[in-house]
Amino acid sequence: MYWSRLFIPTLRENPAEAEVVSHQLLLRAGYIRQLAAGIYNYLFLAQRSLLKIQRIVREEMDAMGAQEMYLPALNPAEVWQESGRWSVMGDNMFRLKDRFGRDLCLGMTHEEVMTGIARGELRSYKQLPQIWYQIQTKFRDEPRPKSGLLRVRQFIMKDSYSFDLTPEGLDAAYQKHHDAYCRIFDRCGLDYIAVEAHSGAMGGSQSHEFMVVSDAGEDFVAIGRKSGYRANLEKAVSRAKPPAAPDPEGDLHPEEFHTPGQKTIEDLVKFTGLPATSQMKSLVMVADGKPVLALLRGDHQLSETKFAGALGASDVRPAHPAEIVDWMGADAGSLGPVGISDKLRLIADSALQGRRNMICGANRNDYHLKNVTPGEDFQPEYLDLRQVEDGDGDPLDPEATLEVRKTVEIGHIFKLGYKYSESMGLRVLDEHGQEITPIMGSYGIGVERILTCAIELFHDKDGMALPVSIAPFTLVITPVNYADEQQKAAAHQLFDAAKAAGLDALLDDRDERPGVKFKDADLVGIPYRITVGKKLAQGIVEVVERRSRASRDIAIDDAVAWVSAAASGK
RNA sequence: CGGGGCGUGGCUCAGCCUGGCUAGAGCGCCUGGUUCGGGACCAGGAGGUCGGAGGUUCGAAUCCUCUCGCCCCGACCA
Repeated sequence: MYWSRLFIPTLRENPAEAEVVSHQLLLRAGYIRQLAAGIYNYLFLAQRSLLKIQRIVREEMDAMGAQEMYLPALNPAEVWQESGRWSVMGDNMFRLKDRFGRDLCLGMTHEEVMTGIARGELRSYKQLPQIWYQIQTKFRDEPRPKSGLLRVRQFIMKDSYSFDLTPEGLDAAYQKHHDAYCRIFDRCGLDYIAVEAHSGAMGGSQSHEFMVVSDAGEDFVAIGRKSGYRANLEKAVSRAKPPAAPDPEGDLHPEEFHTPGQKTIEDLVKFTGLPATSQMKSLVMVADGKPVLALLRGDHQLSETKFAGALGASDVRPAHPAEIVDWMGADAGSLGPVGISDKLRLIADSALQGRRNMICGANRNDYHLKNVTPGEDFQPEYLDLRQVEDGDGDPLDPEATLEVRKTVEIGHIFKLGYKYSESMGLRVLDEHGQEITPIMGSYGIGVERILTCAIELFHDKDGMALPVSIAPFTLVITPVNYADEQQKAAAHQLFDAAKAAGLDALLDDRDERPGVKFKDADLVGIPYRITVGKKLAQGIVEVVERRSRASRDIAIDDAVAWVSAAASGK
């Protein structure tokens, strides 16, 4: 294609609304324009790149035997009411009414519709297993769209659904997806990790998220570099860092002391001169309506997900100030576990087990206790409650530590179990003529997020440095001066050769100064550039690799072959 | 939903506090010319309901009220 004929509206300056790098570059390089918050026009370059990504996804899904379908984005309420998610989804779902007042919504995902198809058509065990997928636009009424294409209200998702007779069958489908996802992300040139994830409201037994480490992300993941440990922070476990100061020896008894105005752990550290690890943090929580006192080491944070999971509670919240006074007899800031076990259930994070003579609130405003020993002065249940922190011990390797990193989720695979097949009444007959409920899995990939993460991962001050597999073009041919007849002829010769070699090539035939053309090529992120310039007289052109900036002089007749080889090697 | 910020040519922004001429700059765009290896130069030119509505005033981009939109932090996030 000829650059002069294309619509590639590059910007010299960063638009003010963009904060994260991928957002800035997508706008500057002319890939996207915003239509509304979380809703974007995908212009020519973005569409080209997204189509390449979708093609890779499609090839790998087809290779594993999955069948592509195309399903309605507009769904009747009934389907979602049947699974119960019409109400569960709340404000996250776009809803509308048709002219007769019937409720409709825009699909956020397609478990219901897929299960509906299966229920209507699958009759016999002989038809299973099945894996069905779609690559389509999904809608989600995000409370806060942000970061360009990272969190949006309309996006393209590949999602697939597996139907199996047995849990073993589901395991196989799950594994197939795991492997296919690795191939997809490898082919897209991403550095990613697969982590164990919390199944969340989807239910189900097992789940992995595919994550790209990036500061633009929103999810935290704990990573053990040596051991290979990988887990979503909601699920991650660790060995706590050792206390910063040894516990006082001896069989001491709790002793009240006056602590006027000392409310936070930080206050107490200063006031007592003892580190946060010697303090005990007391959090009054309400789990399914019942009061619970959660105890943590002073430097640790409560993981509400773990807390809810440990108690088997579905609704968890911090207590209101009035409830705290009512139950504890003091305000937050002077709370502790001693003498209140008849009123609240006491649970303590496992890092407190075996500790002695610590400091905690006295349940009397402006007083604290010292010499409090868990297991002696109060009897808690020990559970894993704390959020893993960067630098905590790796649970798989006593020598190693964990890193906690921000990540972007690009894929998620779930063992759904029987949730949808059961609630929607999907059954087939087994070989004995008995009705049996198939077991399901669901598997998603965020298509735009692959592009976004690639940009986050591969960019420099001049622009994107996209992997060949997903770049909108593989090669740009840049005559320094297109008005020069020799250069023009040579550029066209190269362009024809590139086309003949099957390369996705672009000819920058614009009447622009070379600097402009170089800057634009760098910004847009085309992996290879052939510059036709002053050395043409010697039959030489220059080949530049965008990612490394490496450039080399090559005889004009060899240039395309060189790029071809280099590009296919990536 | 709570907190903060911002809306002025296509883009980045100044002007607003302290109201007063035809509302400015840089970049981009158009025309002509000179240029041509990392976002050129000269000359000329087009382009703006100052987000919207209402109000105060002789007079509003500027002050007041309401409203819409966008961005960021938090809450939320199969």
